[in-house]
Amino acid sequence: MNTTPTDNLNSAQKEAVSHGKGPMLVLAGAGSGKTKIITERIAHLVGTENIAPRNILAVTFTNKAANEMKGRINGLIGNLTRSLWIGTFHSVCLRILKREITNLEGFGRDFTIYDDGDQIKLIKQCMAELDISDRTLTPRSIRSKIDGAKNKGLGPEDFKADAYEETVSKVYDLYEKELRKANALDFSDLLHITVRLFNEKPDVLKRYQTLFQYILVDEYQDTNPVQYKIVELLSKKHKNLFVVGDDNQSIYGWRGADITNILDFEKDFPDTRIIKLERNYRSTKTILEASNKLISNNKHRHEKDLWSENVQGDPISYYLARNEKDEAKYVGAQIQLEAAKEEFTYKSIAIFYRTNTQSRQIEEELLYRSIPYRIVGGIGFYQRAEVKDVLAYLRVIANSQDEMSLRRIINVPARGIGKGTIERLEKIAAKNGVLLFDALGLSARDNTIPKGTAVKLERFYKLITGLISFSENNGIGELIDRVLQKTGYLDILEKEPERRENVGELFNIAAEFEKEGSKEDNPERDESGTTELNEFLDRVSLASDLDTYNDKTDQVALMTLHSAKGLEFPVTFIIGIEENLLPHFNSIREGEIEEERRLLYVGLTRAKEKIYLTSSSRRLVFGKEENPTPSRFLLEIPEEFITAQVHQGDFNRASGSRAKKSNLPSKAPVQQSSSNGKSYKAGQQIEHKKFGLGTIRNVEGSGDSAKVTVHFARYGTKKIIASYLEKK
DNA sequence: GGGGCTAAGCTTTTT
DNA sequence: GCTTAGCCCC
Repeated sequence: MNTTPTDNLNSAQKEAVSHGKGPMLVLAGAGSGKTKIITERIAHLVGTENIAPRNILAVTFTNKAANEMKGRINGLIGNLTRSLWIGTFHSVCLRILKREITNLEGFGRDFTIYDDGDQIKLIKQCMAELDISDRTLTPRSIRSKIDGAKNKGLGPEDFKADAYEETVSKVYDLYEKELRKANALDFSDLLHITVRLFNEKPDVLKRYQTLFQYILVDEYQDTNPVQYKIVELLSKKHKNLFVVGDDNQSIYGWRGADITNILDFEKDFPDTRIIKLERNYRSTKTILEASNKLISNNKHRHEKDLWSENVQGDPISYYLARNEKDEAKYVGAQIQLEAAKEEFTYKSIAIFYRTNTQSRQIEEELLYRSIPYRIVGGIGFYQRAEVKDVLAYLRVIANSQDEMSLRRIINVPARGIGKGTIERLEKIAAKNGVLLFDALGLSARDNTIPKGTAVKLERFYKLITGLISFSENNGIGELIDRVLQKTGYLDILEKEPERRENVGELFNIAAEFEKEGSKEDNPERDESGTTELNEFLDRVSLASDLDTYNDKTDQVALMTLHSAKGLEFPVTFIIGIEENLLPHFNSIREGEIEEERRLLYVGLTRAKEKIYLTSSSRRLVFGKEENPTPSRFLLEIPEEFITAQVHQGDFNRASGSRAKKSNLPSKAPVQQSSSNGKSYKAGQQIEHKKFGLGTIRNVEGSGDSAKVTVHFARYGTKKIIASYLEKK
């Protein structure tokens, strides 16, 4: 424990790790040892400065990062790690709220956490109740308004500028009331209510200010205003705030992240020391130089240039595919080539894309070639209907106020309680001033309910209350078993093996959780007085598919560029480098090109040795054929770092997806034959003095006088005489 | 009340 | 092209 682990650090890293008191901003470029800095610093604080682990708070961006960090720190300081506060903003706030939320009026301790889906459903319900059927106001758009407001600490009363805002305000207001009634918090509430707690209860704030002597924040560039507020409040007493980030990797602006948090850090926190980590240990020189050039097109950033002493490495490969199928084929073929090499295995390879839908074609191809793969993120395990159903039962058992979950399961499996009956139940609840769940118990004595239906309701009510008492004396695994049997859900699963497997997996997760909980005495549960079931549901609510990703099994990893942040792979593919996809259509429209550029930057800098980029000349968007052009970002990567290969062949013929080698920046394809060595074919990359790089769509005639239809990345489609074109 | 069909909307990214 | 929500018929 007393080992000084600074031997393997460079001087800038050492300076950061052993920084004393006061605020510090570490601008850590990609691959510069960011995680290492934080883990070593925590070990340093505990081991050398003798700070008690419980007085250290470390905030990460994902649960996975938190777990990884715990693992690494554990290797340095052993089981002292257990009492550190490490987690995402959401999980740390949850932990605080579990202990303290009862200090706020109207909040109960065993609250349920509503995820995105629950949120949308509740908003819809509120809109229906308020009779809002405006086409321009979708539940989604209202959700983003509400989330945005909570991220900035605004309430319903802050929307009154115009009629539109008035409507948002009404929905927001009712939505909040419904949440309180259900004893539920949404994702944003976890942060928002924590700030409210700190503002309204100074003594509570003071306790945590005193507790957290040292605060460390990873991925600081992606913090939003509430998160900033939390950090600001908590660090006010000791002022030992240590943040690490890279403004070039800020990619969560759409979720309210404010890049000025990192750009203005030294203004916000006086006497800040700044350290730049610019030496990259991950990538080849080629990859770094290409990435540097790309990102230098952004205006809003700290000046920072990564350098490396690694080898120059291979050029980046670019392939222009004929269509998505061809793109996938190319990726599959290259993976087989790479994986055949001695130095690489499947797990050293990753495929990144901008949108989740892009994984489909790739999946098909990998299946066809029997290449093992794993999709990280996307429609996750916890999103599956059967998993949500079982969890909804558990949630109702843990918190019978949770109306959203009750509505979900009241007729699953079908037990004759339909829409009409639920409406009558609502009336009973309103009339008696009780919750929907309690109305179930009153239904037998209510004359608005037909006798037969009342029996069904009574039976369901008894079922749940029976399960509630069962849960008091039994573990979660047993409870899940019991739920499946007593509710008849097992019969649904009988016929669907895939669903059965998923529920089985949930059972395993519960068993694992119980084992973990019993292994160590659990101080947290005692302090907050929560139950094991509640704790399990909390954990599950914050869990994401990304967390379970590990690189132990030999599989190719598929994920979005967003999910790729923080990871590294020897070989990476980034597909769909096209206008309207990367940069994405919506971002172009909203003028958020810089964030899109950072997204590609994140993707490029994940690679250690080899990068493959692809774009396609055809793509199905919403089931319609589009002819995308290569991304403008491609032109920002200097030609010297790229070897391009363009699919050659008839665009209209389905077969024969042969590809010929060519050099995008320099040489003409060898195979071409023409009087002057200049013949053109659809699909080819060319360059025009004024319009820049483009792709040939169509050729009429031959030789220099041919009329060529070209699609340019920046100027759209033009018809041009061949002699004005340069073959690339 | 339940099940099956059609139409509309959808996809940016996630704690 | 795929999924969900709402409608209609049994």
